[in-house]
Amino acid sequence: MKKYDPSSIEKKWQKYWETKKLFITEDHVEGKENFYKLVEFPYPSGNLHMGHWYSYSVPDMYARYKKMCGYNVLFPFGYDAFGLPAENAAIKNNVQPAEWTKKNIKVMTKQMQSMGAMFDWSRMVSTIDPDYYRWTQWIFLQFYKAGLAYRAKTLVNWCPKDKTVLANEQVVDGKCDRCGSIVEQREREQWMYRVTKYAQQLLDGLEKVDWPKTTRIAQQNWIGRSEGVLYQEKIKGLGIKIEAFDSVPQTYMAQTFAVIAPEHPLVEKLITGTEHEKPVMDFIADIRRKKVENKFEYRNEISGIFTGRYIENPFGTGDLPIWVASFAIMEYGTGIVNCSAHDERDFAFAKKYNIPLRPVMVPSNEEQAKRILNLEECYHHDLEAVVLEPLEFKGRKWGGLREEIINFLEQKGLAKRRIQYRLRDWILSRQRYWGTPIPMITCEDCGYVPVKEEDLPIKLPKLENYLPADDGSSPLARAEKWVKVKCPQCGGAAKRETDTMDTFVDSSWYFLRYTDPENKKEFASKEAMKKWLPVDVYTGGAEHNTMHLLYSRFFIKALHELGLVDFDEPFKMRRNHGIVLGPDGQKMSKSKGNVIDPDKEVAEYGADTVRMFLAFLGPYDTFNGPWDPRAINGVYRFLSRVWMIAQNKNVNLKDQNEQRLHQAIKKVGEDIEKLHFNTAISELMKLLNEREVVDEVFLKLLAPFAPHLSEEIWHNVLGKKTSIHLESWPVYDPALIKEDMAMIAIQVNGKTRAVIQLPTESDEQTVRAAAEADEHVARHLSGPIKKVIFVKGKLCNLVL
RNA sequence: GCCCAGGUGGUGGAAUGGUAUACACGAGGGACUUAAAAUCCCUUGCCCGCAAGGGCUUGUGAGUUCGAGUCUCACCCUGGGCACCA
Repeated sequence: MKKYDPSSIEKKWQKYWETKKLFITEDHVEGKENFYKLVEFPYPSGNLHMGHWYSYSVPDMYARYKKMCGYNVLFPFGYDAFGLPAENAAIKNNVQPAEWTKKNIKVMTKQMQSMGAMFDWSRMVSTIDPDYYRWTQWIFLQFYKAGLAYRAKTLVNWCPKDKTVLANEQVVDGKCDRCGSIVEQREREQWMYRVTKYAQQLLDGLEKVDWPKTTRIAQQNWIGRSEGVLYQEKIKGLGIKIEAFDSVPQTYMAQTFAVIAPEHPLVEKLITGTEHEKPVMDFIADIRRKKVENKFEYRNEISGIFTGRYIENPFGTGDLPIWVASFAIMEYGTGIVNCSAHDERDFAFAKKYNIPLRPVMVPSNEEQAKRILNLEECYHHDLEAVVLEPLEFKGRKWGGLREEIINFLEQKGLAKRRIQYRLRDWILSRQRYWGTPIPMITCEDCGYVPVKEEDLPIKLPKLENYLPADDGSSPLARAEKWVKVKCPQCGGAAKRETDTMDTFVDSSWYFLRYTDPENKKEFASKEAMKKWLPVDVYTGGAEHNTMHLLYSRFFIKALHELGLVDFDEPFKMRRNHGIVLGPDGQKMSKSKGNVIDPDKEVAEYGADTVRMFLAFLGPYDTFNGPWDPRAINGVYRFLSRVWMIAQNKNVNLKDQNEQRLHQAIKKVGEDIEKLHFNTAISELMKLLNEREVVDEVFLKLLAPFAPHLSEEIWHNVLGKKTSIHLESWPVYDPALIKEDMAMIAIQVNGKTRAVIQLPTESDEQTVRAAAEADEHVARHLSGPIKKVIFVKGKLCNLVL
């Protein structure tokens, strides 16, 4: 008898599926509902690692299952191919980034196809294809026209190694999330996307999607909604009106000073021509220097300097001196804050500089109240604390007062209600070569002018030297011919924008393109989008919680508002997958030498075993553990047994246990729906052990997991002429599943003392009688039975 | 500091409030073999016991319940997110 030899089987069927165009997806199939299963497209690094296998081969099981369930399934693949690594690798190997990337795409596509997933390769999308990035540019223009793309000068995160700007989301612990360099702050003019316009919608939308709680909460935190007030104030002697945000207005009467951010443009107006000018400017320069060098630590830095100016008596308790303070943040609220004795930072600051404080809230504990009134402690969080001022609220408890106080302040004209978000706009300019060119032109006379839509795509020019420039200018500035253009507006001399886009822009809409990848007139036709979108299930890594997933949602909100898509959330259901670590429990990396090469594993065990083993490791959405090189044998043994039993032609036997089979159909299907592939596979293992039968139904249940092996047996043992992957998922008979006999646990005082087999429908009397007759039970019945808990078909608990 | 998620055998893990440890790996023993691999069979949470049997066990401690891995509270630990955001 032939041994199970996946290498001879798998290639054959992959070819068969390809020639039969089995997985080419039509937009519409009569009588079938469409289903869009999306996986995150990879960066074409040139080599397929185990993470790719985990990301793609396991969701493939889900896609195949859905297809068998009668859906017309779209399961596309593509490449997120712009980005830094291509430049670095190209420099190293002395080739053009385009060449390097295209070669990688070829190699990786071959490797991907060896996986045997049901990707529709005819719909492949690549972000570096001018037919793709033409639409990335087109969308930019629409956003520009709608005021959603704008230019602004800000302090930006600057990576000194990659020599480019980073988005806030790309800075982790003050370091570049790609290369780990300490990020500096630089002032630059950049193109921005107005994400903040959708802050509330991005928050609201989270309520109606089926996403992991962790992701939803991460986004909520990132958006950071805060309710409060804006105080309406005046600067004494200058007549300048200002506003200050406060999310805890209940303690407004305690406010005795104000702080302003060092970067605030108003500072200059406050101090110019006064004795404070020099010391304040010195202070600000010092802070800035620390920030640029990234030596500024908010935690340890409590410093400030008086500006000599005051906010004019806002609450009838006197003027508030204005200090420039290290902890004041320019980017949040108005950059000016009223400070009080009931905030930890404010309190520490006032103590350091001997600024007077006036507590207006005390707890019921007298000792503590004393400490607060003596300014020995800052008191804040106890909802039971009692308010002393304003007098209208004297004696009231602090908790629950917020709304009343806000209304009170509004009536007095002191403040306006305000909702503040922490979310910042998205800086999309990058000073790098290998990215989508930003389709803008600068004209000396007209300023920034958008490229005409008919001139798209603005193709990335070939550059001999595409290295980043030391001065931070974009490499594209060197493409002089390319840069020089006529102004689309006045026809005068003008220059192209030489920055390229953050690659997250490319990946914010790729799932739209899959629905209509060849379209030359639109990024995707409305009809195609209507058929497929929004995405039904999206799986990917948790690292995208606040980046890719938020950016994509922003794109859809904006496109929706512009009437370009008719849905406002891109992904109905999202599941993050876990991580497969190296055998040593560490993240796989070449330097640690703990990398498991999937190609090697496939050569040894076959693709079916590798994908099934990955799925068997644990629940797909929570697994986070090591690859156990020994354990893969278990799955291989299982598939070998399937093969052996099939070869024995033990396939047409009348199955003596129809019931067991139907239970398995139910269990396997339900588990796949939950992405609990591990328990689905264990059910198949049990089923095989119990029945030792490989028949049609068993093969269909196995098909999503081991598509090659099941196809082989389907044809060459069962003699079928068409693919098993065109078959329908078996349907179980609910009536058949019910067990006639049940193992009933007999407990005495809640401890199981015996298990008795009885008809499932047995009533309490019957079970109790059987229980009391059992010697193991009787031994523990030392007294009269006071109470009996009876659960039909399950349990009988005798309570003494 | 705040907010999530999690903590079950030697390992990955399984359990609608109802027989904890399914399935798999590993380990031990046996069969086959000149031998090994492969395969097959048996054992395998811990403790006492020759056995029958009994006791203990889901991070720790309490609670609710006839009954808790599952619910509640407090604490410890691990992983993740946010963080002078006023």
